[in-house]
This record gives sequence, structure tokens and C-alpha cells, in this order.
Amino acid sequence: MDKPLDTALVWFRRDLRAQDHAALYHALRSARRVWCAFVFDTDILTPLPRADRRVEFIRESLVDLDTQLRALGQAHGQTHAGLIVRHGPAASEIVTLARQLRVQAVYANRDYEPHAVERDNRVRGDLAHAGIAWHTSKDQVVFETDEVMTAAGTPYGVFTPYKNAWLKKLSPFYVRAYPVARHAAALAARPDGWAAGVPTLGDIGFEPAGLQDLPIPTGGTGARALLDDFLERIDDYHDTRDFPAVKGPSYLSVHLRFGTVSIRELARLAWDRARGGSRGAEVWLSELIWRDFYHQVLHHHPHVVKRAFRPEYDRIRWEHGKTAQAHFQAWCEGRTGYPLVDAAMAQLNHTGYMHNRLRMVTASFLVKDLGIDWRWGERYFAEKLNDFDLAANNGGWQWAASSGCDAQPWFRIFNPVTQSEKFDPSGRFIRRYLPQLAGLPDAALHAPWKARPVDLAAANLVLGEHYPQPIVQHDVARERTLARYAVVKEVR
DNA sequence: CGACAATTTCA
DNA sequence: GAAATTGTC
Repeated sequence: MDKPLDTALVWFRRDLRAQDHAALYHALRSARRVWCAFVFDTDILTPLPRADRRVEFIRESLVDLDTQLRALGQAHGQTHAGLIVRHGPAASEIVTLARQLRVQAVYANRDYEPHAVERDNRVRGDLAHAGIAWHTSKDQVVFETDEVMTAAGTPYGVFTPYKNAWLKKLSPFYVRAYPVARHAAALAARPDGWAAGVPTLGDIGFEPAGLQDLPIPTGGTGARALLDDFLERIDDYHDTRDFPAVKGPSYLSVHLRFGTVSIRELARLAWDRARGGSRGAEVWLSELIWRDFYHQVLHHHPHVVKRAFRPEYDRIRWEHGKTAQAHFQAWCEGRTGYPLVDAAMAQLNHTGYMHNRLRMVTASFLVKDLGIDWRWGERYFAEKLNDFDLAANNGGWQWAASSGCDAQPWFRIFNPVTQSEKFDPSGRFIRRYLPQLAGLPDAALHAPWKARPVDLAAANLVLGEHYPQPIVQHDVARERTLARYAVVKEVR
């Protein structure tokens, strides 16, 4: 086979797998010798706390990726393939590496976040200066940027018609796997004398964050195990997904975030099963479509990172005084006095994960019970969530605040007690994260301040001591919110 | 159960 | 002209 290039470098970023990988496939097909690299980007890592679950997730996933690449090489006669890992400012490191290796081209999968776009533009320019080509591929989403548009040629702003158009456009072509293994003979040996293997957390200045204890399976291997497990349950997804005490979700979000699983594979599996009549698969597929939707929103409306998608929602006056700051702190630490909210925040703080239903409950509570700017909550989730993704997190927060693309109506206000009774009826989730409440009867668990003294005594619970009194009264807060949001209706 | 509020989006 | 993720009172 005649190839246009002698040498190429694949730059892995949020696509840490060796199977069904667009950039790797294109590089292997185009060049006779292909190196693979990842850069621990100090521009991102420097401000992080020294124990960060996501850094650990990446590090463990790189070990898995390195193993996969070595195995791929070995199976095709290349015994010294593997991942090259660098540590430094990514934009300059990758250019330096490309020059050291004297490659003719660098391949990467497109990243749509504003900072990544900026970084990649710089890299493209610097590489061009060095006479090195820059090729990017769609890999992170099924349909990107302008692929799903309205009949008028504008981007969709409402999910359901977007979903219908997405499904109409979908064909086996868009979810076909890139057959990397078929071309793996082009994997190159790592240069002699270069450090082999992936640096430890200590090597890059971090400490373990306890991923193993949680446990969160890492890498393509971990994703595979989670997927196999989920496929046993996918038909029930529709019925189970709203109950945080139940194992309903796929738990693949962190793997989609870091690309340790292929979105094409997931969409293909869900689509097949949905067409086979699985309601669960159909609903799960639409969650994957939401992910594309929010990426598309961010691409077309990058202002959502700073401002409300609908400008009239930036007229809202949020609480920001001493009380609001204390309320925010209580929300972060799970001390609001509303058990479902506090249990959810404990789940986030302890594991870096929060059930989707609870993301809505806690977001609604911050914005519509505490009257606090959705951006404060967005930032906290961004710090804590293992699966943090700018597009989806921002979309979710703006949905909850009613300020976004296809958001819930502003007068729709979640009742944290009703949500608790509905979605954690037996209190299994609350008891798991708030053991101090475990002794309360089920009925009292959702609103302990209404518990009978005899039940509090039997549970050894003194409110205000072992568990806080509610920091706001929901019905009062609700009225304040309706008043606060009235400004969005005013004609200017 | 309808009201919430009547608006905006899309074919 | 039909329809609009996930509610509440």
C-alpha cells in the first residue's frame, strides 16, 4: 500500500483508547511510522489540588492505553511500540516532540471547548511554522458543529426536533468503528533511550485520590467492564434511571469524558437495541443525543460559558451577600437540612460522581431555593465531577436555572421534599450518605424537621446538632424565586 | 385535574 | 399548526 507520509504523530487528549479511534486510524493509514503521545498539560494541572480524582483517572487510563498500544504493536511485529508521555505546557510540548521525532504530520481528534480550540489553533500555527502538517478528526461526538441543522440552515435550539433530525440522519456509516488494528503494523518503536512507561502520579507532582477504593474502573478495560455490565441492564434503563439508590445508569459518563470508550460504539449498540424494541435503549440513546446537542449549543453559542443563553435571564438579581455565601458553603458541604440535597452533595464530594436526577435536584435547590447564581454551582460541579464536561455541565445548569437552550420553564420549581419522596421513597440513598439519619422512619427521612419528637429520640437525633435545621423554608423560597424571575417577563 | 403563561420553535 | 425532558400546588 502506498502511503503519502513517512512519519506521523498522534496526540491523545480526551480520547484515551486504542480502539475505534479516528485520529489514530487516519495516521496509521497515512504514514509508514506512527508515534503516539500524551502530554500532562501543566496549564491545566498547575491550579488543581494535589489529590485530584481526574488526574488519577487519566494516569491509570494512560497505563491501560500504553498496554493496548504495545499489544497492538506486538500483534503486528512491532515489539517496541507504546505511548510517549510528556509533562509540560501541552501546546509547546507537542510541537517540540513533533520536531524531535521529525514527523511530517500531527493527528488529533477535535476538541470543541473554547480553550482547547484556542490551544489547537496555536499548535496548528506553530507546526505550520516548522513545516509540519496538522490533521484533526471528528471523534468525540456522533454529529458535530453543522451536521444537524434545521431546514432553514440554523442550529437547533429545541432538543426534540434536534433529536428527530439526528435520528433521521443517523446511518451505519456514522457509527462504524475505525478498524485501527488492521493498520497497526505502522506503529513505530519508541526511540532508544526514551523513558518507557507512564509516569507515576508522584512523578507529575500529584498524590493518589483513592479511585481504587470507590471503585472507579479506569481505561478502555474499565469502560469495557462497565459497558458489559450495563448491557445486561439497558432494557430497564427507562424504569430505573431516576432512582439514585438503584443501579440504573451506565456509569460511563467519565469514560465518555476521557474517551476511554467510543461514542460510536455506544450509539451503535443503543441504536440497534432501540430498533429491536428496547425502551431502555431508546431512552439511553436520547441521553447520548443530549450530549451531542449540548456540544452543538456550545459551538454555536460560546457566550453560554459566561452568560445566560437567553439574555433576559441575565437581568435576574441573584443573592450574593453574607447569607448567600453561607448558604452556598452549606450547599457545597451538604449542610442544607434537606436530606436528599445533602446526601447528593455528599455523594459528589466523596466520589466525584452524582446521579443525574440529583444533579437536577441540587441545581434547582441552589438556584431556586437559595437564589444563588447558577454559575456558582456550575463552577463547583466543574471542580468536583469526574465526568465534568463544559458543554454538558453548562447545559445542565442553564436548564435548571431556566436560562438555557430548551431549559425548563422558570416557574417550574422542584420541591426537594417531594423529589425525595418520589425518587428515594425508602430512603436507601439518603441513609447511605447520611448515616446520622438512618434511624428515622422512612416517612420522616425526607423532612426531619417535621419528625415527631419520639421518632427523633428513637433515632438518637438532635436537629441542629447531629443534622442541621433547614437553612431555608421551601415554600417561602419558592415565592421569592417567582418574584425574582419576574424580571425575565418584563418587556424592555 | 387544570393552572402556571402564553411563548417560541420548527416543518 | 403542533409541540415543547425530567413539576408543583
